[in-house]
Amino acid sequence: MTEATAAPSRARRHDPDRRDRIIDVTLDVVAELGVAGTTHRAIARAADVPLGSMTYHFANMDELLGLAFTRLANRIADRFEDRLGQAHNAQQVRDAVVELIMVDLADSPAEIVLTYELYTLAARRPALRSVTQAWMARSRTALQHHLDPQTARYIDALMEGISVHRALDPEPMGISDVRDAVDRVLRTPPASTPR
Amino acid sequence: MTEATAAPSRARRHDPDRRDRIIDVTLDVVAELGVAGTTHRAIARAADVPLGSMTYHFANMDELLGLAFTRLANRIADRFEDRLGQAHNAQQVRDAVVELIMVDLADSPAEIVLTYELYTLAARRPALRSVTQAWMARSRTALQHHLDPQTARYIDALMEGISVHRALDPEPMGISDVRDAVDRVLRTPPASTPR
Amino acid sequence: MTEATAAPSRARRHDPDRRDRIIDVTLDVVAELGVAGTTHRAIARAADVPLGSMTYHFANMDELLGLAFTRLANRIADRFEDRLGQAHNAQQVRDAVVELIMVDLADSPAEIVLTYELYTLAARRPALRSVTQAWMARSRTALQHHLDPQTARYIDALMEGISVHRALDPEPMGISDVRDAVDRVLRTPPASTPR
Amino acid sequence: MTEATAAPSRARRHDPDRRDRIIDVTLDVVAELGVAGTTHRAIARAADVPLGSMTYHFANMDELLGLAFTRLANRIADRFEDRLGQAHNAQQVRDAVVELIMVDLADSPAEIVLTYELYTLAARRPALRSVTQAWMARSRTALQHHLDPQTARYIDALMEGISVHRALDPEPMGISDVRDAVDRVLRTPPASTPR
DNA sequence: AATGAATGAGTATTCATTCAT
DNA sequence: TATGAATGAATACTCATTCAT
Repeated sequence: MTEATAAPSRARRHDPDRRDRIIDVTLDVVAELGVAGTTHRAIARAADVPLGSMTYHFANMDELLGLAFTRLANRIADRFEDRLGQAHNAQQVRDAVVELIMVDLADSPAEIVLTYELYTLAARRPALRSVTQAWMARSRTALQHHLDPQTARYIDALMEGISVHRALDPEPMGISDVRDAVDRVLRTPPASTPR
Repeated sequence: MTEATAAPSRARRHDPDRRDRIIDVTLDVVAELGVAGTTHRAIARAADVPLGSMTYHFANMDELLGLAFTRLANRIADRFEDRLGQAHNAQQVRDAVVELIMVDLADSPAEIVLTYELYTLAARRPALRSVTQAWMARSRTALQHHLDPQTARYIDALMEGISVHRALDPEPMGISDVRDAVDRVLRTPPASTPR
Repeated sequence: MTEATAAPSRARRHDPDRRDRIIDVTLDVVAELGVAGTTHRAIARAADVPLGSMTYHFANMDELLGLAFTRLANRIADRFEDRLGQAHNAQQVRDAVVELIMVDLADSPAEIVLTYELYTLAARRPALRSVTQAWMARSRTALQHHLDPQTARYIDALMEGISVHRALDPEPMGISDVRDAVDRVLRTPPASTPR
Repeated sequence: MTEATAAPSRARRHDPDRRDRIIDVTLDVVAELGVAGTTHRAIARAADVPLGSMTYHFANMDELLGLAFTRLANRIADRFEDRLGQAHNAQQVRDAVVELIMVDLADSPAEIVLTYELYTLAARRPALRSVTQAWMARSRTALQHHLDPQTARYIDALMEGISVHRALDPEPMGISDVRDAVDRVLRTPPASTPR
């Protein structure tokens, strides 16, 4: 009876972590409809909360988008650090970079799109620019644990470029090409018996 | 006498390249306000044409954005081909690539932003995806006149990534770093007297 | 057929002086509901125009209220000047003042209320303060055609005060009292056989 | 020890005159934002009480406004009676009236504005009309301790009118003019050496 | 007794698009 | 052919009030 039988949308007075849930759902909605199509209504529907709840918890749309994108950036940066933190030699670093491109980003094309939504938005909202910059700083720091600063930057840029093109390209680059490109930037000599 | 010596804003009868002008102005407006902030009204005001003129010349906003972004992509691709077409040896190709990153894109940050806007929009409008793909194809073909297909792809991706990061980074990569990164992807051996 | 049989609210595409009508109706609505209760919706309903028409013609509520109150002030000032313009001796001036208090203002208690709505609003909207000041200037000028500046001011203030109290008072001042009060400010000696 | 030495804003258990304080603060808020801009939230913030406290202590906004305006009216009427109660001859009555106009009202322009707000509101809320009427009755009674009923009324109206115009006028009436106007209504003969 | 989260009805405003002129 | 007025659907946001805790 007190077992809280998952109330069905109506009458949801007590709902802690609602605020939290809304932030998560916001990312889903942005991924699906784009920032342009993201409205309080759409988010409220997706989060199953009344419309008034939106502006009760968040002063305005910008604040909510800022929180959501911060969460996105942190989530990606976390994975980035995880993956790189497990590498202990040059070979493993190379593989970690390749996997980050091929798996983590590519697997959820939604995330690449979200990334571009963020860049686009940040171009016009100074508040979001700190999000992109903090993110970039984290990525670069993680790379610098294994690479000299220059190389870290180049790899970072290459990852960005490959990811984007993989998303736009009808015939995206395969893993061996990615590995090859990364090796070049790392100045790893080409394998003696290539292919 | 009544021949109207360049009427000032009011009564602009006979305005043959109005349609054309609107398309150009659309890009300016998008650069300034983003796709999200771009409205018929804003464009009409910027182009100094009556509001009714907008839907008279273009069925709807999507068509207009499609035309505008096509023009943007072609403009950038033209410059890309120009610059690369003037290169006649490996050294010049390398320099052309570096200049494209440092000058052509970097000089008009508006264009970088427009590029984001295009990618973001294309993610959701299939009609625009052909624009990005045609553009990518042109770039890659231009590079393949000088480089093998793989290298062409890698360079293309690297250019993309560096450009984006240059736009986001408060301390953007300098020209020597860009040159170094490009050299690595081209497998050009490092200069004997480094730095 | 072309006789334009007074369309019944629906389909009213051609409607010149709609803008004008809305301004008039706004005063009616403010009189009925107060500025606080005046909404775009209420005005649109009263003027029989679609909601979108409101902000098409007026940038925002403030602009509309400003136009409406300007019209109110001018309307009252016109009557004021009219009435005083027809007076040609001291006696007639006295009577004109009394009539202005008793008839013009008192007859439409709505107007007194509107006046207070205006004062209240002007206290917080600098734009409206010029309306009240222009109005006051017109009234005073009209009085100065017959009276010295001091007396004009006193009469103006007395009219204001009596009007307000007449509106608030459950047993408002009668005409002979008003006449008496006006006479005192004009320093007209009391009639030898009073009452 | 846990006895909480004057907790700062948070956790304000035992706050006996909270209700009273809210009423006072309400007047401040109305003076600053107008009745239109006065919300439970704004008052709660200004009074440093939780939002829920508002409707806990007052059934609704109307009740609160009624209490606040009653307090305002009483405060002003108290001063009115005080000042007049100290007058013991015609000269002192005249001076008291002038001072009431020049000092008591003029010194706190907030109060004049609040007065407008009250009149405006009372025009539509019968409940408040008793407030204005009780106030008017007190003023008039105070004046009648010194003046005949008619004169009392005239003076009351004149005070009202001068006060309002002083608030609206960019070049408000000076004290000698006010004295002159009051003298006329009192039928005090002009001083033999005028000005 | 007191509170802060919750809610739904309401507000101004924006805008693509339609259409009579 | 070209336009500006017109419109209605949609948006962000506000807020008095309710209510579980």
